[in-house]
Amino acid sequence: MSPRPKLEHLRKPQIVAAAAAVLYERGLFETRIGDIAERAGTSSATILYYFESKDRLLEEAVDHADREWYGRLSERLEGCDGAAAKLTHLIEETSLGEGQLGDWTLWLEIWVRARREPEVRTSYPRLDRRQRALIARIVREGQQAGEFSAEPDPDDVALGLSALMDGLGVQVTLGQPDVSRERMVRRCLALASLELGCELAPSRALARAGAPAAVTEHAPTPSGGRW
Amino acid sequence: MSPRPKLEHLRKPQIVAAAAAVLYERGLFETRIGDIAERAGTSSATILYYFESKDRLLEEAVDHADREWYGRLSERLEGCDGAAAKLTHLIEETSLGEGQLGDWTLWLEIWVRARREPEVRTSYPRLDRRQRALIARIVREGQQAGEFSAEPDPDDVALGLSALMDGLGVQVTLGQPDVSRERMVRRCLALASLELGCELAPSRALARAGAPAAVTEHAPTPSGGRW
Amino acid sequence: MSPRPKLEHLRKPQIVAAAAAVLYERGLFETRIGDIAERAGTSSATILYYFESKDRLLEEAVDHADREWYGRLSERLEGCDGAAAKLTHLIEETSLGEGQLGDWTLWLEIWVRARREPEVRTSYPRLDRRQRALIARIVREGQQAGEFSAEPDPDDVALGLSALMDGLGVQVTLGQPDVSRERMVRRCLALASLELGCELAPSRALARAGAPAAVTEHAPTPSGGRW
Amino acid sequence: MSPRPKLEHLRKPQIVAAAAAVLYERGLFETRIGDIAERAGTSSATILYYFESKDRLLEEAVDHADREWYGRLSERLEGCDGAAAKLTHLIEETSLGEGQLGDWTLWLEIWVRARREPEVRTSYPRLDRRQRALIARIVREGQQAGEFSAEPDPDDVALGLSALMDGLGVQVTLGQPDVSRERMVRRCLALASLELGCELAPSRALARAGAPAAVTEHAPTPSGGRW
DNA sequence: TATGAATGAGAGTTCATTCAT
DNA sequence: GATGAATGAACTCTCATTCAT
Repeated sequence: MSPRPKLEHLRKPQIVAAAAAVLYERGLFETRIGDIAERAGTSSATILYYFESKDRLLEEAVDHADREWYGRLSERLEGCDGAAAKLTHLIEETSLGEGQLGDWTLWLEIWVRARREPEVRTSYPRLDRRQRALIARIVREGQQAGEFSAEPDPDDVALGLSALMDGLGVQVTLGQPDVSRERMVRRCLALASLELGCELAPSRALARAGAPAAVTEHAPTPSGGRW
Repeated sequence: MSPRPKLEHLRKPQIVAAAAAVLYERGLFETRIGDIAERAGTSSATILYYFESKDRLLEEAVDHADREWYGRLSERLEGCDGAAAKLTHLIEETSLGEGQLGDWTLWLEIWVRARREPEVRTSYPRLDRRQRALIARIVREGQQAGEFSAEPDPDDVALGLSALMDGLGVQVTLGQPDVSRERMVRRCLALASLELGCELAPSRALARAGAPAAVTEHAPTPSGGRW
Repeated sequence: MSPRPKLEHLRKPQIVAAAAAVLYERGLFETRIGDIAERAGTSSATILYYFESKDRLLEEAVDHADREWYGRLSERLEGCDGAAAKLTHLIEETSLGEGQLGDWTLWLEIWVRARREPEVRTSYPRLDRRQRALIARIVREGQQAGEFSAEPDPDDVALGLSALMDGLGVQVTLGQPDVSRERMVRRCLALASLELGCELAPSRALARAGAPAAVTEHAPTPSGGRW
Repeated sequence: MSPRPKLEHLRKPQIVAAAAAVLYERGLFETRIGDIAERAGTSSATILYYFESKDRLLEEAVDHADREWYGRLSERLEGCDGAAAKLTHLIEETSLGEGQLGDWTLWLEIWVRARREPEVRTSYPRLDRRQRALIARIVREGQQAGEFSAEPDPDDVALGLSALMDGLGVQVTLGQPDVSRERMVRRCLALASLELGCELAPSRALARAGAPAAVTEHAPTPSGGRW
């Protein structure tokens, strides 16, 4: 028996949560150990006592954030009836979800980290595939139930839809004015419908925000305009 | 007039190019003024003689990189016959292109910057829309020529395809093992074909890289596995 | 004959004047060659072409400022009848004078410079004594004319009055709230009257600004309050 | 509580004292954090661990120096009998005092700082008034005891004497050859005597340093010599 | 004569990390 | 187990000055 109780299982998660929160707010670039310490109500030295380095902590923080994201998504998908309903819901939650669902901020940070740091790069695919696996499972389920066309490969559909959501999610997160969350939902539902041969309709009324702004080229490029 | 000729129009682009190169290699996070100076064959002080701050320089470097990206793409699209050929080519160049085409590294950096810094956020949409405008123009051309279905809104198609390429491009850039460049091309062509009601085939033979690796979930989530 | 006309006699004074102005505005500590160059409408390199170093320039600037100060004072003293009138006027101009008369800002800078830099220290006394010599001359004149008591040594009177004005001038310049310019005049006239045995009255109506604020100790000192 | 004892109450004063010493030696203009660190036997980083910035440290250093000055003066005044003795002593100590008493170096720095930096300007009056309050108290005491003429306002006397000492102190500190410390004492005693209607004599023999150097004008001013 | 270009030296400040307790 | 103290290393940015023209 140790003279003092092990607090590691209590302290570590607190710190990780604090780190994830700071990461979200300030970004990888601007996150200091001191900021995390302050948020966790402790000191830099304590942080480094539990985690051997800043990098190790951030790694865990990113993993934590991802689990939370995925967990929250799974949670909200419960109680849907049928694959079509599930897929519709997944798209809507991912696009419109409150909090950090529907927010690609942390994914941007993760990607940047993964691009540069070999260790993160190794662990990244694990994170990313969760969503694709989830979609693929739903597609398979729908195909077996006859809701979806049996033709397309579920992993291909998952990859496409996941990538589409990433691409649109980035635009939404960056506040691109002509990419609203509602437009994102519509685009995702439309493409999924086409691929799965099944009409996926929004489960809730979406604000129609008028016709999307025409996309025009603002600044001509040096080599531009040739065709 | 001047006792020494103005070199600003010569030196500035040199430095910007050096900055863009270092930015690409080391990332926003790890780019030091000194690195840029070394690459440009000069000193930090000289860099700051031409640019008022590191941030201002990076801003220009990012703009420069974007222009180059877009310029190179436009260049390679010349000489295509018909909208279908153009769109196919655009997808292939964007996905397979050498150098920094087909590489989302810099876009990741730009997105992260845009997410955090109001000034970049303001100028970002201008960058991003170039690609969408380009695609929309091709779609419109194809619809008028009867190559493509007249039904879908060109801007919607452009948004979807652009986002899909972004999402897939990130995976490719991060080296996700089951997302090859060829798979990216096939997914993009497939979705574009569906939307435009027209079979877009790869213009060159694509390595078939075997069956894609099965996507499986590695780490169970706390709340996972429920459905 | 030189192919170009010598502009030194034109440019140098311009630069010195610019330097003195910047010195006054920003202070010795915060004056950069670049600031002076900007004010003079030229470049740092040009400044250093005319003056071998920053220090040499500041030396001249300080001298320039002093000449101007003294010159302006002398100018305003013209046309006074009698030593008493002259002395009264001198006190009033020094205390109430507009522009940099009545402003000890530059003197503070000069003193600090003189304290630290041997070269300035050597040239400083020359500056300072001008005022004392002026006062002493007036006193002597008054004593010879019988206006003033013959007893006190004119140089002593000059030293005292000059020091008193310096001490009070500093307080006024620093904005000490209970040391108004009017109070400064009254104190100086009172002491001069006492020493010279002659009633010196303000030549113009002075705002009486109520009774001076009682001087009280704000923060007790550790060792304070003992007697 | 703490695993390591708080040293702030020990280290901070050490650093402040080091800063004050360096400030005195090198001046505001030439004081580097590194100099202070070296004097305190530590590193720049440590200095900034205890003080948030160089400016904040200098602020405290200046305050420290002032307290010390005033404290030392108060200390030396103890044990004087009667207001006249006290005032005489105060003048003598201020003028002749060893160490930084009788040295206006730091006051010059403080004044310059106060002139430029709003924060110092706010806190300055508190410093300055200590001396005036001290003098005023002595004068009041002397008037009540009948030692001094009841007529003049004690605050006026204090202001005048304090300013006179400042003005003369500056000259002494700058090494003006015809302003000796003894001459300073005599001038102050003489003016105080006149105002208070009471003969204040030096308490110790003062070197009579010969006749003061004749004050003559060295450099004619542009507009000079007119009267 | 006059100045743009360029820079070396160094400033203050930040921060992850180490260590004694 | 936990943390205050302390710091080395590195960073961005400043600025007087030199030099080629």
